[in-house]
Amino acid sequence: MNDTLRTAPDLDETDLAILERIEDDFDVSLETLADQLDISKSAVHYRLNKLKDGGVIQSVTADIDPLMLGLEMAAITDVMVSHESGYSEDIGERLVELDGVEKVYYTMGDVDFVVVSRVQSRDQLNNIIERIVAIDGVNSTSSKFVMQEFDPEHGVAANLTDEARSAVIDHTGE
Amino acid sequence: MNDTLRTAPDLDETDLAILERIEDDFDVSLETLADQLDISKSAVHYRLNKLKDGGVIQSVTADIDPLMLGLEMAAITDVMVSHESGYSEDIGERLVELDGVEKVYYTMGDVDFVVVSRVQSRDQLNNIIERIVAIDGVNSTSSKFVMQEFDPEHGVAANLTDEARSAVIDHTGE
DNA sequence: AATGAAATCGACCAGCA
DNA sequence: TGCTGGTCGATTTCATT
Repeated sequence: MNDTLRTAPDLDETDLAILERIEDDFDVSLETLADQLDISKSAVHYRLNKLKDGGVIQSVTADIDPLMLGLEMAAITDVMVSHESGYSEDIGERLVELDGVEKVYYTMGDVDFVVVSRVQSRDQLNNIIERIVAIDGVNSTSSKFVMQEFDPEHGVAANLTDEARSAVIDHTGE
Repeated sequence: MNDTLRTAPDLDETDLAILERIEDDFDVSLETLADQLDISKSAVHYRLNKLKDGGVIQSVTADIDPLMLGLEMAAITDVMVSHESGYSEDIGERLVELDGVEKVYYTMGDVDFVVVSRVQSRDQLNNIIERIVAIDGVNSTSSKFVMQEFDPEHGVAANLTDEARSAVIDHTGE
Protein backbone atom coordinates (compact mmCIF):
# COMPACT_ATOMS: atom_id res chain seq x y z
CA MET A 1 0.00 0.00 0.00
CA ASN A 2 1.22 3.48 -0.64
CA ASP A 3 1.39 5.95 2.17
CA THR A 4 2.40 8.98 0.14
CA LEU A 5 -1.11 10.07 -0.70
CA ARG A 6 -2.64 12.36 1.86
CA THR A 7 -6.10 11.91 0.48
CA ALA A 8 -9.05 12.05 2.75
CA PRO A 9 -9.00 9.94 5.89
CA ASP A 10 -11.86 7.58 5.03
CA LEU A 11 -14.90 9.51 3.91
CA ASP A 12 -18.22 7.76 3.62
CA GLU A 13 -21.41 8.64 1.80
CA THR A 14 -22.69 10.60 4.77
CA ASP A 15 -19.58 12.76 4.82
CA LEU A 16 -19.91 13.41 1.11
CA ALA A 17 -23.56 14.32 1.57
CA ILE A 18 -22.61 16.82 4.26
CA LEU A 19 -19.89 18.30 2.06
CA GLU A 20 -22.20 18.61 -0.91
CA ARG A 21 -24.67 20.47 1.20
CA ILE A 22 -22.37 22.92 2.98
CA GLU A 23 -19.93 23.69 0.19
CA ASP A 24 -22.64 25.79 -1.43
CA ASP A 25 -24.34 27.08 1.68
CA PHE A 26 -23.05 26.73 5.18
CA ASP A 27 -26.04 28.68 6.46
CA VAL A 28 -27.96 25.57 7.37
CA SER A 29 -28.77 24.51 10.88
CA LEU A 30 -27.41 21.30 12.28
CA GLU A 31 -30.98 20.20 12.74
CA THR A 32 -31.78 20.56 9.05
CA LEU A 33 -28.71 18.56 8.10
CA ALA A 34 -29.51 15.97 10.73
CA ASP A 35 -33.04 15.57 9.39
CA GLN A 36 -31.90 15.27 5.80
CA LEU A 37 -29.27 12.67 6.66
CA ASP A 38 -31.31 10.80 9.27
CA ILE A 39 -28.66 11.13 11.93
CA SER A 40 -28.55 13.14 15.13
CA LYS A 41 -27.40 16.72 15.44
CA SER A 42 -24.44 15.63 17.51
CA ALA A 43 -23.38 13.19 14.83
CA VAL A 44 -23.41 15.96 12.23
CA HIS A 45 -21.35 18.14 14.51
CA TYR A 46 -18.94 15.30 15.20
CA ARG A 47 -18.43 14.72 11.51
CA LEU A 48 -18.02 18.40 10.79
CA ASN A 49 -15.23 18.61 13.32
CA LYS A 50 -13.59 15.55 11.86
CA LEU A 51 -13.76 17.03 8.39
CA LYS A 52 -12.24 20.29 9.62
CA ASP A 53 -9.50 18.59 11.61
CA GLY A 54 -8.75 16.27 8.72
CA GLY A 55 -8.29 19.23 6.41
CA VAL A 56 -11.14 18.25 4.10
CA ILE A 57 -12.91 21.47 5.02
CA GLN A 58 -10.14 24.01 4.64
CA SER A 59 -12.12 26.97 5.91
CA VAL A 60 -15.54 28.51 6.20
CA THR A 61 -15.66 31.79 4.37
CA ALA A 62 -18.07 34.56 3.44
CA ASP A 63 -18.28 34.97 -0.30
CA ILE A 64 -18.42 38.62 -1.24
CA ASP A 65 -19.94 39.89 -4.45
CA PRO A 66 -17.11 41.75 -6.19
CA LEU A 67 -19.63 43.96 -7.97
CA MET A 68 -20.76 45.29 -4.62
CA LEU A 69 -17.25 46.54 -4.03
CA GLY A 70 -17.16 48.18 -7.42
CA LEU A 71 -14.98 45.46 -8.89
CA GLU A 72 -16.82 45.25 -12.18
CA MET A 73 -13.89 44.31 -14.35
CA ALA A 74 -12.00 41.05 -14.49
CA ALA A 75 -9.07 40.12 -16.67
CA ILE A 76 -6.96 37.09 -17.49
CA THR A 77 -3.30 37.78 -18.05
CA ASP A 78 -0.90 35.27 -19.52
CA VAL A 79 2.60 35.78 -18.19
CA MET A 80 5.71 34.46 -19.90
CA VAL A 81 8.90 34.26 -17.85
CA SER A 82 12.51 33.69 -18.75
CA HIS A 83 13.32 30.29 -17.37
CA GLU A 84 16.95 31.09 -16.72
CA SER A 85 16.36 33.64 -14.01
CA GLY A 86 15.14 32.40 -10.65
CA TYR A 87 12.59 29.77 -9.80
CA SER A 88 9.05 29.93 -11.01
CA GLU A 89 7.65 29.46 -7.55
CA ASP A 90 9.09 32.79 -6.46
CA ILE A 91 7.51 34.56 -9.39
CA GLY A 92 4.17 32.94 -8.67
CA GLU A 93 4.27 34.16 -5.11
CA ARG A 94 5.10 37.67 -6.21
CA LEU A 95 2.25 37.63 -8.69
CA VAL A 96 -0.31 36.54 -6.13
CA GLU A 97 0.81 39.25 -3.71
CA LEU A 98 -0.24 42.01 -6.06
CA ASP A 99 -3.37 43.90 -5.02
CA GLY A 100 -6.26 42.97 -7.27
CA VAL A 101 -4.89 39.56 -8.19
CA GLU A 102 -7.38 36.84 -7.36
CA LYS A 103 -5.69 33.66 -8.51
CA VAL A 104 -2.47 32.53 -10.14
CA TYR A 105 -1.94 29.31 -12.06
CA TYR A 106 1.49 28.02 -13.04
CA THR A 107 1.02 26.02 -16.20
CA MET A 108 2.85 23.76 -18.57
CA GLY A 109 3.20 24.88 -22.14
CA ASP A 110 4.08 28.11 -23.83
CA VAL A 111 2.31 30.23 -21.24
CA ASP A 112 3.93 30.02 -17.83
CA PHE A 113 1.48 31.79 -15.53
CA VAL A 114 -2.19 32.58 -15.89
CA VAL A 115 -3.22 35.46 -13.64
CA VAL A 116 -6.84 36.27 -12.87
CA SER A 117 -7.32 39.79 -11.54
CA ARG A 118 -10.33 41.84 -10.54
CA VAL A 119 -10.35 45.62 -10.64
CA GLN A 120 -12.61 48.65 -10.70
CA SER A 121 -11.24 50.31 -13.80
CA ARG A 122 -9.03 49.94 -16.78
CA ASP A 123 -6.50 52.13 -15.04
CA GLN A 124 -6.24 49.70 -12.18
CA LEU A 125 -5.74 46.86 -14.63
CA ASN A 126 -2.96 48.74 -16.36
CA ASN A 127 -1.46 49.27 -12.97
CA ILE A 128 -1.47 45.55 -12.26
CA ILE A 129 0.09 44.76 -15.60
CA GLU A 130 2.82 47.30 -14.96
CA ARG A 131 3.59 45.68 -11.65
CA ILE A 132 3.63 42.26 -13.30
CA VAL A 133 6.17 43.22 -15.94
CA ALA A 134 8.23 44.89 -13.23
CA ILE A 135 8.76 41.52 -11.57
CA ASP A 136 12.23 40.15 -12.18
CA GLY A 137 12.13 37.30 -14.65
CA VAL A 138 8.90 38.29 -16.39
CA ASN A 139 9.37 38.42 -20.13
CA SER A 140 6.05 39.41 -21.60
CA THR A 141 2.34 39.49 -20.85
CA SER A 142 -0.87 39.17 -22.78
CA SER A 143 -4.19 40.20 -21.28
CA LYS A 144 -7.78 39.73 -22.22
CA PHE A 145 -10.86 41.21 -20.63
CA VAL A 146 -13.50 39.00 -19.08
CA MET A 147 -16.91 39.84 -20.47
CA GLN A 148 -18.91 37.34 -18.49
CA GLU A 149 -18.36 34.69 -15.83
CA PHE A 150 -20.10 31.40 -15.27
CA ASP A 151 -20.01 29.56 -11.97
CA PRO A 152 -21.19 26.02 -11.40
CA GLU A 153 -24.36 25.63 -9.47
CA HIS A 154 -22.62 23.19 -7.17
CA GLY A 155 -19.12 22.92 -5.80
CA VAL A 156 -16.42 20.32 -6.11
CA ALA A 157 -17.99 17.62 -3.97
CA ALA A 158 -21.22 17.68 -5.95
CA ASN A 159 -19.37 17.75 -9.26
CA LEU A 160 -17.61 14.45 -8.77
CA THR A 161 -18.25 11.85 -11.39
CA ASP A 162 -19.43 8.45 -10.21
CA GLU A 163 -15.95 7.18 -10.93
CA ALA A 164 -14.43 9.89 -8.77
CA ARG A 165 -16.96 9.33 -5.98
CA SER A 166 -16.16 5.68 -5.55
CA ALA A 167 -12.46 6.42 -5.72
CA VAL A 168 -12.86 8.72 -2.75
CA ILE A 169 -14.99 6.43 -0.63
CA ASP A 170 -13.39 3.01 -0.81
CA HIS A 171 -9.69 3.69 -0.74
CA THR A 172 -9.21 0.71 1.53
CA GLY A 173 -11.21 -2.48 1.64
CA GLU A 174 -12.50 -1.93 5.13
CA MET B 1 -27.15 60.94 -10.25
CA ASN B 2 -27.19 57.58 -11.91
CA ASP B 3 -29.38 54.88 -10.54
CA THR B 4 -28.22 52.08 -12.80
CA LEU B 5 -25.37 50.92 -10.60
CA ARG B 6 -26.38 48.37 -8.06
CA THR B 7 -23.22 48.80 -6.09
CA ALA B 8 -23.24 48.39 -2.37
CA PRO B 9 -25.91 50.18 -0.39
CA ASP B 10 -23.61 52.52 1.55
CA LEU B 11 -20.82 50.62 3.18
CA ASP B 12 -18.69 52.28 5.79
CA GLU B 13 -15.27 51.46 7.19
CA THR B 14 -16.76 49.17 9.82
CA ASP B 15 -18.56 47.14 7.17
CA LEU B 16 -15.36 46.81 5.19
CA ALA B 17 -13.47 45.75 8.31
CA ILE B 18 -16.06 43.05 8.95
CA LEU B 19 -15.86 41.86 5.36
CA GLU B 20 -12.08 41.75 5.39
CA ARG B 21 -12.19 39.62 8.47
CA ILE B 22 -14.85 37.10 7.51
CA GLU B 23 -14.06 36.67 3.83
CA ASP B 24 -11.04 34.60 4.83
CA ASP B 25 -12.44 32.96 7.94
CA PHE B 26 -16.02 33.05 9.05
CA ASP B 27 -15.13 30.92 12.04
CA VAL B 28 -14.84 33.89 14.35
CA SER B 29 -17.17 34.61 17.20
CA LEU B 30 -19.25 37.73 17.24
CA GLU B 31 -17.47 38.67 20.43
CA THR B 32 -14.06 38.65 18.77
CA LEU B 33 -15.33 40.82 15.95
CA ALA B 34 -17.08 43.13 18.39
CA ASP B 35 -13.90 43.58 20.41
CA GLN B 36 -11.78 44.26 17.36
CA LEU B 37 -14.23 46.80 16.01
CA ASP B 38 -15.18 48.36 19.35
CA ILE B 39 -18.88 47.87 18.82
CA SER B 40 -21.35 45.54 20.50
CA LYS B 41 -21.99 41.96 19.46
CA SER B 42 -25.51 42.88 18.45
CA ALA B 43 -24.22 45.63 16.20
CA VAL B 44 -21.94 43.18 14.43
CA HIS B 45 -24.83 40.82 13.96
CA TYR B 46 -27.05 43.61 12.70
CA ARG B 47 -24.46 44.59 10.13
CA LEU B 48 -23.91 41.01 9.06
CA ASN B 49 -27.60 40.63 8.34
CA LYS B 50 -27.61 43.88 6.42
CA LEU B 51 -24.64 42.73 4.35
CA LYS B 52 -26.36 39.42 3.60
CA ASP B 53 -29.68 40.99 2.74
CA GLY B 54 -27.98 43.63 0.62
CA GLY B 55 -26.23 40.95 -1.39
CA VAL B 56 -22.74 42.05 -0.42
CA ILE B 57 -22.25 38.70 1.28
CA GLN B 58 -23.49 36.32 -1.39
CA SER B 59 -23.16 33.19 0.69
CA VAL B 60 -21.29 31.51 3.49
CA THR B 61 -19.61 28.39 2.21
CA ALA B 62 -17.31 25.61 3.35
CA ASP B 63 -14.16 25.50 1.26
CA ILE B 64 -13.19 21.94 0.48
CA ASP B 65 -9.64 20.88 -0.32
CA PRO B 66 -9.88 19.33 -3.79
CA LEU B 67 -6.87 17.15 -3.03
CA MET B 68 -8.83 15.48 -0.27
CA LEU B 69 -11.35 14.37 -2.86
CA GLY B 70 -8.61 13.05 -5.08
CA LEU B 71 -8.82 16.01 -7.44
CA GLU B 72 -5.09 16.43 -7.91
CA MET B 73 -5.15 17.71 -11.44
CA ALA B 74 -6.30 21.07 -12.76
CA ALA B 75 -6.36 22.32 -16.31
CA ILE B 76 -7.10 25.51 -18.20
CA THR B 77 -8.81 25.05 -21.52
CA ASP B 78 -9.19 27.79 -24.09
CA VAL B 79 -12.33 27.33 -26.15
CA MET B 80 -12.88 28.92 -29.52
CA VAL B 81 -16.44 29.11 -30.85
CA SER B 82 -17.93 29.90 -34.21
CA HIS B 83 -19.67 33.18 -33.75
CA GLU B 84 -22.33 32.49 -36.31
CA SER B 85 -24.03 29.70 -34.44
CA GLY B 86 -26.03 30.60 -31.37
CA TYR B 87 -25.29 32.99 -28.60
CA SER B 88 -22.18 32.78 -26.50
CA GLU B 89 -24.15 32.84 -23.30
CA ASP B 90 -25.72 29.50 -24.11
CA ILE B 91 -22.33 27.93 -24.74
CA GLY B 92 -20.99 29.35 -21.49
CA GLU B 93 -23.83 27.81 -19.58
CA ARG B 94 -23.31 24.45 -21.22
CA LEU B 95 -19.62 24.58 -20.40
CA VAL B 96 -20.17 25.33 -16.74
CA GLU B 97 -22.67 22.48 -16.44
CA LEU B 98 -20.04 19.87 -17.23
CA ASP B 99 -18.90 17.76 -14.29
CA GLY B 100 -15.43 18.76 -13.22
CA VAL B 101 -15.68 22.30 -14.57
CA GLU B 102 -14.96 24.80 -11.82
CA LYS B 103 -15.16 28.16 -13.58
CA VAL B 104 -15.86 29.58 -17.02
CA TYR B 105 -14.79 32.99 -18.30
CA TYR B 106 -16.11 34.52 -21.49
CA THR B 107 -13.40 36.78 -22.83
CA MET B 108 -12.71 39.33 -25.49
CA GLY B 109 -10.04 38.54 -28.02
CA ASP B 110 -9.05 35.50 -30.00
CA VAL B 111 -9.96 33.10 -27.22
CA ASP B 112 -13.67 33.06 -26.48
CA PHE B 113 -13.95 30.98 -23.30
CA VAL B 114 -11.42 30.07 -20.66
CA VAL B 115 -12.47 26.96 -18.76
CA VAL B 116 -10.89 25.91 -15.48
CA SER B 117 -11.50 22.27 -14.62
CA ARG B 118 -10.43 19.99 -11.82
CA VAL B 119 -10.17 16.23 -12.20
CA GLN B 120 -8.65 13.11 -10.68
CA SER B 121 -6.93 11.82 -13.76
CA ARG B 122 -5.87 12.56 -17.29
CA ASP B 123 -8.67 10.33 -18.49
CA GLN B 124 -11.22 12.51 -16.76
CA LEU B 125 -9.69 15.58 -18.35
CA ASN B 126 -9.85 14.00 -21.79
CA ASN B 127 -13.46 13.23 -21.02
CA ILE B 128 -14.19 16.87 -20.25
CA ILE B 129 -12.49 18.03 -23.41
CA GLU B 130 -14.51 15.56 -25.44
CA ARG B 131 -17.70 16.93 -23.96
CA ILE B 132 -16.56 20.47 -24.65
CA VAL B 133 -15.92 19.88 -28.34
CA ALA B 134 -19.24 18.06 -28.54
CA ILE B 135 -21.04 21.29 -27.67
CA ASP B 136 -22.69 22.87 -30.66
CA GLY B 137 -20.78 25.93 -31.81
CA VAL B 138 -17.42 24.96 -30.34
CA ASN B 139 -14.71 25.17 -32.95
CA SER B 140 -11.49 24.17 -31.25
CA THR B 141 -9.87 23.85 -27.84
CA SER B 142 -6.41 24.20 -26.41
CA SER B 143 -5.59 22.88 -22.94
CA LYS B 144 -2.72 23.27 -20.57
CA PHE B 145 -2.06 21.50 -17.31
CA VAL B 146 -1.83 23.47 -14.10
CA MET B 147 1.37 22.59 -12.28
CA GLN B 148 0.87 24.79 -9.27
CA GLU B 149 -1.69 27.22 -7.89
CA PHE B 150 -1.23 30.37 -5.87
CA ASP B 151 -4.02 31.90 -3.81
CA PRO B 152 -3.93 35.33 -2.23
CA GLU B 153 -3.60 35.42 1.50
CA HIS B 154 -6.59 37.72 1.66
CA GLY B 155 -9.79 38.00 -0.32
CA VAL B 156 -11.30 40.71 -2.43
CA ALA B 157 -12.20 43.14 0.32
CA ALA B 158 -8.69 43.14 1.74
CA ASN B 159 -7.14 43.43 -1.72
CA LEU B 160 -8.75 46.74 -2.54
CA THR B 161 -6.39 49.54 -3.38
CA ASP B 162 -6.78 52.77 -1.43
CA GLU B 163 -8.34 54.22 -4.53
CA ALA B 164 -10.86 51.42 -4.71
CA ARG B 165 -11.61 51.60 -1.00
CA SER B 166 -12.59 55.23 -1.07
CA ALA B 167 -14.62 54.66 -4.20
CA VAL B 168 -16.68 52.08 -2.32
CA ILE B 169 -17.20 54.07 0.83
CA ASP B 170 -18.17 57.56 -0.27
CA HIS B 171 -20.36 56.99 -3.30
CA THR B 172 -22.68 59.70 -2.07
CA GLY B 173 -21.81 62.76 -0.05
CA GLU B 174 -23.92 61.79 2.92
C1' DA C 1 -28.50 52.03 13.75
C1' DA C 2 -27.53 50.22 17.87
C1' DT C 3 -28.62 48.17 22.48
C1' DG C 4 -29.71 44.66 26.17
C1' DA C 5 -32.71 40.78 27.51
C1' DA C 6 -35.03 36.65 26.25
C1' DA C 7 -35.43 32.57 23.25
C1' DT C 8 -33.05 29.58 20.21
C1' DC C 9 -29.26 27.08 18.40
C1' DG C 10 -24.56 25.26 18.28
C1' DA C 11 -20.29 23.51 20.91
C1' DC C 12 -18.52 20.56 24.08
C1' DC C 13 -18.31 16.79 27.46
C1' DA C 14 -19.03 12.31 29.73
C1' DG C 15 -20.52 8.09 28.80
C1' DC C 16 -22.10 4.21 25.79
C1' DA C 17 -22.31 0.70 21.73
C1' DT D 1 -14.26 5.07 16.55
C1' DG D 2 -18.80 6.80 16.03
C1' DC D 3 -22.51 8.25 18.31
C1' DT D 4 -26.08 9.85 22.08
C1' DG D 5 -28.15 12.99 25.35
C1' DG D 6 -27.64 16.77 28.24
C1' DT D 7 -25.34 21.18 29.71
C1' DC D 8 -23.29 25.42 28.86
C1' DG D 9 -22.12 29.18 26.01
C1' DA D 10 -22.95 31.58 21.83
C1' DT D 11 -26.03 33.42 18.48
C1' DT D 12 -30.38 35.08 16.87
C1' DT D 13 -34.40 37.70 17.64
C1' DC D 14 -37.10 41.48 19.39
C1' DA D 15 -38.74 45.43 21.96
C1' DT D 16 -36.79 49.74 23.00
C1' DT D 17 -33.87 53.89 22.46
